Amino acid sequence: MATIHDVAARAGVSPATVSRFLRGQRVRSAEAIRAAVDELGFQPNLAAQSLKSGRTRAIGVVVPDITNPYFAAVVKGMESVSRERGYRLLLANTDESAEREAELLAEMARQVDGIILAPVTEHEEAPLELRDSGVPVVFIDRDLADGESFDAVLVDNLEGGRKAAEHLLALGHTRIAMISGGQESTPGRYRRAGFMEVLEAAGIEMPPELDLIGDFREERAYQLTLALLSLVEPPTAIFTASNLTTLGTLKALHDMRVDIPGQISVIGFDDLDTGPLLRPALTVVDRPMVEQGVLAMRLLLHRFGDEETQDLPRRIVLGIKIIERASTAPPPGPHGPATRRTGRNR
Amino acid sequence: MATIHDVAARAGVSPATVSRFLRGQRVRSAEAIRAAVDELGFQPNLAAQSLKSGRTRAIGVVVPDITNPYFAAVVKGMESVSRERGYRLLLANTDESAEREAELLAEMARQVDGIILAPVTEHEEAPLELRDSGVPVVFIDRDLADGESFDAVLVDNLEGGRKAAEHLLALGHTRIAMISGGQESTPGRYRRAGFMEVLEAAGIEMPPELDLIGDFREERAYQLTLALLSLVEPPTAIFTASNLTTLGTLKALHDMRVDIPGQISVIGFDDLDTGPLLRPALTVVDRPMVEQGVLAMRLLLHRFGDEETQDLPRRIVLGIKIIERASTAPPPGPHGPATRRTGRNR
DNA sequence: CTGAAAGCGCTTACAG
DNA sequence: CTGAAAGCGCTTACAG
Repeated sequence: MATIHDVAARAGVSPATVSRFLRGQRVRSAEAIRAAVDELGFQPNLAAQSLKSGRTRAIGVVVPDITNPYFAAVVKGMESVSRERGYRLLLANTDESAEREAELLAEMARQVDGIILAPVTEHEEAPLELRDSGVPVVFIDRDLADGESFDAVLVDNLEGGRKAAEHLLALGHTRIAMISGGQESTPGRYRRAGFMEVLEAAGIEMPPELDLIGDFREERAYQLTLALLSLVEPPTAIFTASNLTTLGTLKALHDMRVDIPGQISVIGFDDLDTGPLLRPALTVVDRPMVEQGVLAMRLLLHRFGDEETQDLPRRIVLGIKIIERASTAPPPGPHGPATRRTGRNR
Repeated sequence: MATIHDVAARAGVSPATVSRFLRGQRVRSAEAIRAAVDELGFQPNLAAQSLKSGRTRAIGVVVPDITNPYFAAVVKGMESVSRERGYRLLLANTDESAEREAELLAEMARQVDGIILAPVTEHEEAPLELRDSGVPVVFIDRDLADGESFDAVLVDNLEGGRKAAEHLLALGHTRIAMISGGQESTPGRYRRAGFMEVLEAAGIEMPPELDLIGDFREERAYQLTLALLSLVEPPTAIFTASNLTTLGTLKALHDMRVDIPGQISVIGFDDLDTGPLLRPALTVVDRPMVEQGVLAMRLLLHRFGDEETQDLPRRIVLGIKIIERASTAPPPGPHGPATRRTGRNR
């Protein structure tokens, strides 16, 4: 591998001059150096650059599960921005383990210029230590309990929960269940809080047997849905608080041959690839995904002064919308499914 | 940040001794050094280590699209192995662009100890140059035209194509379409070749209007499916050669109100999260995903001597199986859908 | 087992 | 604008 010394020798200048040329400074022998670089196929040694400069040009990205389509999309957005700006992306998966997350962050602190993190819970020490060590951190999707002091890209989970509740109320449901995500995470709490808020304002209280706390995973949602079905009086609608939760619930309803939305309406949080293909097509609360990743990376680079964008807010909260498809409908009447159902369930 | 010198001073030894201790050699002052490391929270500077050793302890992973559930799963497998072994994972996305891929590989060659690559086409120069530069490369999912000389983890695409054809033949189909992936990629070619081979052996020729070449993406599959439907004599079965292809075809059939499998049977390649939830549930050719990633990473580390595993073959080809669900059934008879249909399409 | 020293490939104040 | 020199934080033959 050619070094800067080889280039210097060939171009008849000193290594310092080559270095200056490479950093974009004006030098007299620019042409000769350019030629030498090309002929030798010179590429700077990143380890040497980073040892000298103290900067790694690498960004750590820590997510709970890259196979979750939401995080895959977010990472895609991050990758496109980081590559464009000449940063490398170090990917790490925590498998929803706070312990692994803490280890990863401690390791990464020395190896990257900044970190984008979707924390497992909102009660964590690791990110605080990170901040103390001076590594910029941007949160995505999830926040810390005292999150106000960190940069973050989030969606309006509270509003998402509210809209789901409003949608079900408008259809006439009163016996409504929710399968929430873990309450120690921001999306888990806020989606539930928004949902409850609207129900309560409408004078509907959600009894404990309908207010179920899951973990954002499919298996638990499956089990909880079976529990809902075994109630003396099952709900007429379920709000599932994440894409995997929705899958678990749909599988349970499917296995138990429950008619959606004839017997039970379902509204999910996060669209699925196959959302429009399901029968009935799935009604969901939808949010930007790739865009969140793009913004998070830009926010982080902004901290380094590598992003020209002026006045990016330190916390970005994106809007959320409902996609009404066919899995929600008015509740069944006393003598069976509401007649409106057939019309909606094409 | 504490350096090895700080630790040495505190422990009353030389930096060389600290370095030896950290590398696992026996030293007299082990206890004092351990204490100093803990007290100072010392972590070695990777840039310095890598500058000195010439090794980066980083692996480059280059995939066409991280939001494709197949690649997300593969990357998850890779990440778990690399973290376990103390390697960092650098993720890059090519967006199916051979040009971007070439750039990425050239950059990475200097920055990583090895690369795992899902190449965009089988006719590429970049990986060959990589090999010349001495960086170990392992292919995953896709191969080069002269691939025999590279390590690789693949699935038996030929067999996958064959099994899909056998399944459709066994159901009685004779007018059968396939929407292939790009023929410049190994999976695109082999899946098609296996499929055609079995049809031909059965005396069925696939006319050009049923032998459609897509690009593994959803949009093109959607358009090609519409074309199939506009034929004077549409097929009674379609084999879609990838997960996204399947989505495009299902959406087209759905939009055109085609009854699956009453009018047309569909068998896909790669299962979908929602495969069992679709109505009808989707019949697919299924293959290991996370496991492919795990094996690819182990294969690569093996090249470094970092993986104890003995005798890992240089090329691993994993088996493939069919998951029979409800989207395939016998073709409709002259007077409408086959009667068997109702029974299968629960 | 241990330490002094050289060197990995860059960058950058310093002096010219 | 340019070059000589020091130094980023490690590792490792070399000598003891």
